[in-house]
Amino acid sequence: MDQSLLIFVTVAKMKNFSRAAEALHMTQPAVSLQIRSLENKFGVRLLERTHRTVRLTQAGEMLLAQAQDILDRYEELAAMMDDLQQGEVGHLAIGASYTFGEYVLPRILAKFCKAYPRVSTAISIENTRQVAEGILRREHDVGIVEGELDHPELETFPLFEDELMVIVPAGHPLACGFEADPDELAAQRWIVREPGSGTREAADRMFAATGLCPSAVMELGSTQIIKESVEAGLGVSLLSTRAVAKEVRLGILAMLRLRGHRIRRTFSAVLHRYRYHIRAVDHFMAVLREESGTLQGCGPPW
Amino acid sequence: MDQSLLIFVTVAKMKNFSRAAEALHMTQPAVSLQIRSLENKFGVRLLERTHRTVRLTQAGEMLLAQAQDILDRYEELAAMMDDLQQGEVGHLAIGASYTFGEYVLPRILAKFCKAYPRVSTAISIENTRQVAEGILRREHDVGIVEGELDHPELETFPLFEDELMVIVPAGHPLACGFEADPDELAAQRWIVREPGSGTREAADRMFAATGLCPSAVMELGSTQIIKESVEAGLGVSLLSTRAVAKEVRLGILAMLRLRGHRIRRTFSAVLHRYRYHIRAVDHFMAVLREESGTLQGCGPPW
DNA sequence: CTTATCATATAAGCTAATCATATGAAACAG
DNA sequence: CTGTTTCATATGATTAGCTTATATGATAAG
Repeated sequence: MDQSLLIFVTVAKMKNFSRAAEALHMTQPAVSLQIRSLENKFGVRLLERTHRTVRLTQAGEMLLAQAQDILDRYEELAAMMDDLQQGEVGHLAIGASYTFGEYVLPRILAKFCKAYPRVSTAISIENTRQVAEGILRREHDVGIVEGELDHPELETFPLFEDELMVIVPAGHPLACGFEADPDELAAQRWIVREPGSGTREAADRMFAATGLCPSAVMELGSTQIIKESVEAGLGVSLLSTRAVAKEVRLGILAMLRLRGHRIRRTFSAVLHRYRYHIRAVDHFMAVLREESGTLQGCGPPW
Repeated sequence: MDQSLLIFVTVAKMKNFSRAAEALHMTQPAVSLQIRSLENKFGVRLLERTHRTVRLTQAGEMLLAQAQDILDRYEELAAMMDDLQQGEVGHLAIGASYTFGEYVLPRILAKFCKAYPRVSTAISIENTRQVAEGILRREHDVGIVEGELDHPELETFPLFEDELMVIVPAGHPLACGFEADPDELAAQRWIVREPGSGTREAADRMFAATGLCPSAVMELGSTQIIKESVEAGLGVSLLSTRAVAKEVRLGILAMLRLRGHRIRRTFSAVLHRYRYHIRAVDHFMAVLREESGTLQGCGPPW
């Protein structure tokens, strides 16, 4: 901050060097020197020191207006930086995987936005791989993905577990039970997500683990489309229980475990390991962790 | 000026500490220190120093915008002060006596305004006494009065001489000659200005000097009204030759010398002796003096 | 006319901020 | 592995800015 302007403005307001000095917690000669150095710098008289009062010259009047303005902007700047330092303000670019972004994030985000209304947010819903790339490219401040990422520049923070189950339409022959045998499932038409998706990866792992080799596979790029398609009887799928909670409650879809298997994965927050992040990121992470606790036990309704 | 902001902005633009230092004619460590002190002051990282390039953090972006703005305002301020220092800009409150203000000042002012278009002016037309008071009260920067003022806080600069002559209407018996005898004038109805006016003072001095004691005297508060009144045959008056030049050329009024007398007075510029005055005042005084030379010889047309 | 009082200016010495020089450390490129 | 680039750190020097002490100047009071 430019001290001399503040000193000048104070003197101009108080019309008295000594009292201005007092207000500024300095001595009167220091004020005199500062004023004079300003006058010398601009080559203009700023104050007319007549006996017992100080009067502004025309130059002084002009300087006062401008100096006030500049000092106000310093105030503003300091407030801005302080807010930012406290994480009360800023912009958070969040990259989230489909399942988390569409079915979990909204409620977490609502909490965060309520607590930090002056932090603006931008959500990108992408698959796991894209989120990781976005963070490495510094397009996102935080990411949330399924599973852990193994990259030296990325740091992952496991949040909570998610279970995936086989989804079938309400009237389906398998819909009556809680579990299904692999060979029962092999005969189904399968619907899966695109490669790069965490949900797809989970499906692939399940197929590999059980030796399942479904005859018919359809690939769709969004969880919502898959749900609608399963409802419409186009096939069965493996989805996060969180993604189909509503449909199950409504009796539109049913979910089954694969006998002898529990297909689980962990949602993790991801940060760039070396990049400086603003304080608001810490606050967001705190809200994430806090909400993870309440979501921990969320599983199938039985 | 706040050096650290300038340094930050330079680094932010160049994205390189060393080159910024070069541009600012300082060494690289000095730049590093300044940036760090800014970061400490705000408690926020401003620049991410990755190898071979410098990237702005969010705080840095915000600071950059605000700092740019503040620096621009400093520029503006410096330019303003410089203009003022050079007398190119400012405001000039001019107090002028009636005769000078109405009949001489306009052309001088035109010259001045052409030379210094960014200096604004305010003209107060008052009588000599009021001009002096206005300057003492610091309401005027410059005054122009008739005669010299004797006040310790006022400094007068004689400009040029002015002659006053007796004004009669065109058809008047005295209008045929160039001179008039005091006793011829004593019989006339006289019109004079109000007390406090330099023109009135000149008339009073003439009456005293010649022993003239006019029987009928009318007092009017403006030269223009007096001219119109003389034209209308209401009486005769004593006015500056400059105030009636047009009317004489048109043959509407005639002017006469009082035999054996030349009634002269000097127009003077007046400044407050102790008050600081802006540079534009000097320029105005220069124009005044310059124009005074060309006006010096202006007298009656014979 | 002298003295007291108030307000700013000046002088001298000290402190602390700021700078430059020299050097170190990290990250690449060849 | 070595040279180069670039920022960080350490240290001594410079200087700007502050304080204390005192002067000056203008008015008010005795």
